[in-house]
Amino acid sequence: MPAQLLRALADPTRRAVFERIARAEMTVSQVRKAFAISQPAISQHLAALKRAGLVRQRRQGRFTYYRAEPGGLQPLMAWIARYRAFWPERIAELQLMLRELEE
Amino acid sequence: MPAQLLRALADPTRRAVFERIARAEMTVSQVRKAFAISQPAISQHLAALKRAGLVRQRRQGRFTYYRAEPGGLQPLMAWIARYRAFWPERIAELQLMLRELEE
DNA sequence: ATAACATATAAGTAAATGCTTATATAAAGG
DNA sequence: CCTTTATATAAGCATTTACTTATATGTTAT
Repeated sequence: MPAQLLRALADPTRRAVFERIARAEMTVSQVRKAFAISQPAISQHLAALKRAGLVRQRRQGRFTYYRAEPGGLQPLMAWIARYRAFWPERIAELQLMLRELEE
Repeated sequence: MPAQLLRALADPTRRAVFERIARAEMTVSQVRKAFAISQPAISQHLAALKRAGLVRQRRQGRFTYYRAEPGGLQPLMAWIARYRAFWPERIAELQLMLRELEE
């Protein structure tokens, strides 16, 4: 039941914030530079992502470093997986992806 | 970029509607019985699911049968998969799930 | 034909949401 | 100290959203 998770990911800006800090740990100000919205807006998005378990935060002096916690996507992955039985033709594809990753 | 998809899934009621018709094809009225909301509300949820590619509809006389299209989840699956590189400890788990399915 | 039924669409509304500006909190530097 | 910098929180606002009731559309049955 990934309720809060899906709501967190539903907003495009918030999703973009997540994608950004997934590439590299960043401070709030650094995230802000990538977007055309105010610092509070960024902080609010980060708070929402944190509540959803998608983000971790680390305080260092007056800076707060945020990094993505992709493991927070796991409940969503599991939810989707419940439907994999209905689309067997996709499974080969998925397995292929996994195999590629292993190399 | 599963924008419409994630917005469609973000609402708990709509997600429950999807889950319901994933179990079996149903008419609008049959879906309605499972929820404490009006028929128009159900129709609106179904329309949203359809726009997201999560649902198919088949007209038969005055009935409209809806069934889930779990393949519509694929873009979301693919989006999540982009982050699998960051959580290698989950992969074994996922592979296990897939193997179980094969049996 | 007309009534009953199944669904969709329209219009209105209350609540949620994503932003803003203003302010609080806290750390660092002069 | 006092100012600057980094972030969070508060309050307000406009838009979106998930519902409602009312109505339109289309189909079956009498």
